[in-house]
Amino acid sequence: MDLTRVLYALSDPVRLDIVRTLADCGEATCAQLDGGRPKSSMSHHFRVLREAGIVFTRTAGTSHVNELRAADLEARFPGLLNSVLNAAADI
Amino acid sequence: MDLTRVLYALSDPVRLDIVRTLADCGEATCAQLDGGRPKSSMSHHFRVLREAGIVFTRTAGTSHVNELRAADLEARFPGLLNSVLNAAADI
DNA sequence: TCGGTATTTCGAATAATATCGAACTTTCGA
DNA sequence: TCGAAAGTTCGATATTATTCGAAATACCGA
Repeated sequence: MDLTRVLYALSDPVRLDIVRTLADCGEATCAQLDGGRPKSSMSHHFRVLREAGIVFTRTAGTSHVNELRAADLEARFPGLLNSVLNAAADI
Repeated sequence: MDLTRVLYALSDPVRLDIVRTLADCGEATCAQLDGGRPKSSMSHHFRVLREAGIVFTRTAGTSHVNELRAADLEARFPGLLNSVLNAAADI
């Protein structure tokens, strides 16, 4: 996990929204998280989040269920995710 | 101050290094912060940091002295800067 | 006021990113 | 086994960033 990569992944409104929703819901499929956006666009954003180590995706049938790697993030970058989530709540 | 903009500004290694150095030094001129990089490149990075609201630049003679807007950041995004600085220290 | 120092702005080349349609893969139900 | 559903990958395009040299600006000291 690289800090600049994590920060970059979080610096996009679509991805930040995904992260915020996951923090609320616990987990969600890709389809539940697209805001009407094309699947290929969402797939790109999920990949960026996965490669940054921010989300974990597990396959469940034909769906892919995403969850936030909150504990891993907290261990690696203490306080970072929470400060981003709290900040995001204001906006 | 916009969260995605702040995160984006911090997601670059050169800029993160500037921020970390400023957090240590308190303040520094542009020349003190270039790591041998061209001035025009540094000027670009300072502008990104300024426009994100992360640093404040004041003119002192021919030098421009930069300081971290730590208090403003803390007020707007509590905990964010510290978590980034602590994380950066590990890397 | 002339020259030097510090930094910004401009311009152009290169590289990354975002976006989205179309085609592909996998999985499951009928 | 056929087809629909859910995502991914591919490919193209458009936008945006990074980089850096060169020229411009601002300030001060001699």
